[in-house]
Amino acid sequence: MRWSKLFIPTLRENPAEAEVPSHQLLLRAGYIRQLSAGIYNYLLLAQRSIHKIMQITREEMDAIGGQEMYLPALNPAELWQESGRWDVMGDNMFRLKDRFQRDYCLGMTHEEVVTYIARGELRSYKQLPQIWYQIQTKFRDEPRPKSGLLRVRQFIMKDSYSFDIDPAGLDASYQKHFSAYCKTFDRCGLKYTIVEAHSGAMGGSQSHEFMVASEAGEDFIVVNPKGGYAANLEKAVSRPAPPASPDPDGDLSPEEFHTPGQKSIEQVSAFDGFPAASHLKTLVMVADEQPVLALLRGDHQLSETKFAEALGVNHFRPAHPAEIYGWMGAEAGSLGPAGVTNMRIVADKALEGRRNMIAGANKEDYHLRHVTPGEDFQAEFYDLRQVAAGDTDISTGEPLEVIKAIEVGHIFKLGYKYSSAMGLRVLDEHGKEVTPIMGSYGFGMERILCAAIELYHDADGIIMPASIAPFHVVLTPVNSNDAAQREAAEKLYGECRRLGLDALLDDRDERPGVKFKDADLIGIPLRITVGKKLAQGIVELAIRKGRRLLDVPLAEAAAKAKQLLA
RNA sequence: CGGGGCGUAGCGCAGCCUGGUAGCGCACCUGCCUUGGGCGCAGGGGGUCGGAGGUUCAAAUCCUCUCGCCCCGACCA
Repeated sequence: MRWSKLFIPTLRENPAEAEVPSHQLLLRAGYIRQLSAGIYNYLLLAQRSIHKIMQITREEMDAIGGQEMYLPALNPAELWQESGRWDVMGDNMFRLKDRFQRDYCLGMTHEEVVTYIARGELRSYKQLPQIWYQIQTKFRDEPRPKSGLLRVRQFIMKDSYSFDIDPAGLDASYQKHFSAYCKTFDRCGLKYTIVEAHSGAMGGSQSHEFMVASEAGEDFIVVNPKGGYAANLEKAVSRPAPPASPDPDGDLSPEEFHTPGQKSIEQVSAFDGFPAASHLKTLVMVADEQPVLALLRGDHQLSETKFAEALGVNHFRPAHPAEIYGWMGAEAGSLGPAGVTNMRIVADKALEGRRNMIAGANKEDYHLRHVTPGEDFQAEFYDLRQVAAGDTDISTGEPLEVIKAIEVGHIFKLGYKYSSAMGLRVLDEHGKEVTPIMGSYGFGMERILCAAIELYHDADGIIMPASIAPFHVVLTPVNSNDAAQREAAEKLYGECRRLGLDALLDDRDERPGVKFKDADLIGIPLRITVGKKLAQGIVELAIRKGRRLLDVPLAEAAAKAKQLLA
């Protein structure tokens, strides 16, 4: 394509609203423009990159027997009421009414739709397994769209669904997706970590996320850098670092001491001279309308996911100050478990075996020393603690790291949630009716694009992996008034295209600096500069990644470019 | 939904506190010039100051309401 005819609105300056690198660069490089919060126009460059990601996706999905479909974004409410998600999804789902006041929604995913199709048509185990996929626009009314294309309200997702006759079949479908995802992300040039994940509101058992380490990410993952363990922070387990100082020995009884104005663990710890780990953190939660006391070591954080899982509840919240006072007789800051009998008490396992700790006295401005779990209060012990840097691997004892990451893909075993709720049955080989088991696997096109940019950029712009770059190579005549340079660039352009490269001819009447800056900014992997060395039959091949320069004979330049891109 | 910030030319911003001519840089248009890293000179076009209401002789500026966007948190397949 000829640059002079294209709409590539690059910006010299960073738009003020953009914070993360991928957002700044997508705007500056003219890939996207915003329409509304979390809603973007994908201009030529973004569209071309996304098409390439889609193509790779199709190839890898087709390779595992996936069948591409196109399903409606506009869904009738009944479908979602059947699965129960009409209510579960709450405000995250875009809802609308048609002219007859019937309820509809814009699909967030398509479990309901594929299950609807399946139950109407699948009759026999002989038709299984099936893997159906779609690459389509999905809608989520995010409470806070942010970070450019990373968290948006409308996005393009590849979603696939598997139907198998039994769990062994699901294992196979899951494994196929696992490897197809690896191939897809590899081909898109991403560096990623696969972590065990929490399956969340989707239900189901096994689940993995594909995470790209990035400061722009919104998830935290726990990894053993030596390899092996990797998990989403929500689900990660670890051996906690030992308490900073040993517990006092002896069978001591709780003893009040005055702590005027000392509320937080940090304050109390500074006041009494014992490290945070020698204190008990006492949180009052309300889980399914019931008060629950959650206890942690002073330097630990509550994992909300683990807490909900341990209690088997869906909804919980911190108690309001008035509730706390009513139940505990004291305000947050002076709370402790000793003497509490009017609510369930759950304690993190790191507290098992500890002795003579410091806790609030449930009396303003007083704490208790020598509080011992199991003696001075009874509790149910669960893993409730969020893993922290400094903890160690449960199996190897090696130190773990907590890393911020972008979730680019998620696969999970759904189980029977939808097939069962929506009445999908087939006959097995004995003529008996059975419910197929399902899997669900998704990733977002935009997330891959963003993750690539987050991973690969420098002060000059994007360094796009060749496989998903909007163009492979740009032909840049240095002096647009020089007919020989123009002609040579034109000739190279034709040759590159004949070799199957996505070539861009920078035929704009611009100064060389402008052309170079733009090419760098939008991240074209290769640039062939036709300049003064043309007199010697030489052109220059500039490799965006690593900024290498090669002088090559004009006649060989296109072939060399193709070779470099392979 | 809680907290914070910002809406002035296409982009980045100043002006607002202390009311009185709407400004700067980049971009854009014309001409000349220049051609290996956002070149130079000259001329030029472009603004409901987010919107509504109010105070005032007079509002970008003060007051009230409202809409939008961004950031932090909550939330999140």
